[in-house]
Amino acid sequence: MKSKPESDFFYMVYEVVRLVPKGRVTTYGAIAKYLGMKGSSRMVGWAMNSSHSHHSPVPAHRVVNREGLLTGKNHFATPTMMQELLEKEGIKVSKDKISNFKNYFWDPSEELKL
DNA sequence: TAGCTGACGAAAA
DNA sequence: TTTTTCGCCAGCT
Repeated sequence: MKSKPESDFFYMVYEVVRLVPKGRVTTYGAIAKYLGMKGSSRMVGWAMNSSHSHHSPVPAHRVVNREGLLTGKNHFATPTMMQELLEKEGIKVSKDKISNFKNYFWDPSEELKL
């Protein structure tokens, strides 16, 4: 297996993010871990940054860091859009941080578990 | 071409 | 316990 379409690390990240159910959030580390590169949590965030290079919309607002902080909000159309989107899904966000983050946390390795 | 940055995370001190 | 440093890999200048 080499150079498979699914091999696209970024593409895989987008797929997982899209699989995140509405009203739930995941973390970069969880996605990285699910992809088998827990140590490369940074690449997951990079994938989001490069999401603009792809034609598929990626709900990056459902992806937050390990603390539940909307670290990537700054990369959205507006720094407040991310929080608005999360609140719209029923997630309480306070000071750019998700309340009861653990309650909303959605781990692909646990839910999608192959 | 080579080097730096970058939406994080975990381990070590 | 908290703070600091290193590691990850790919994209961009």
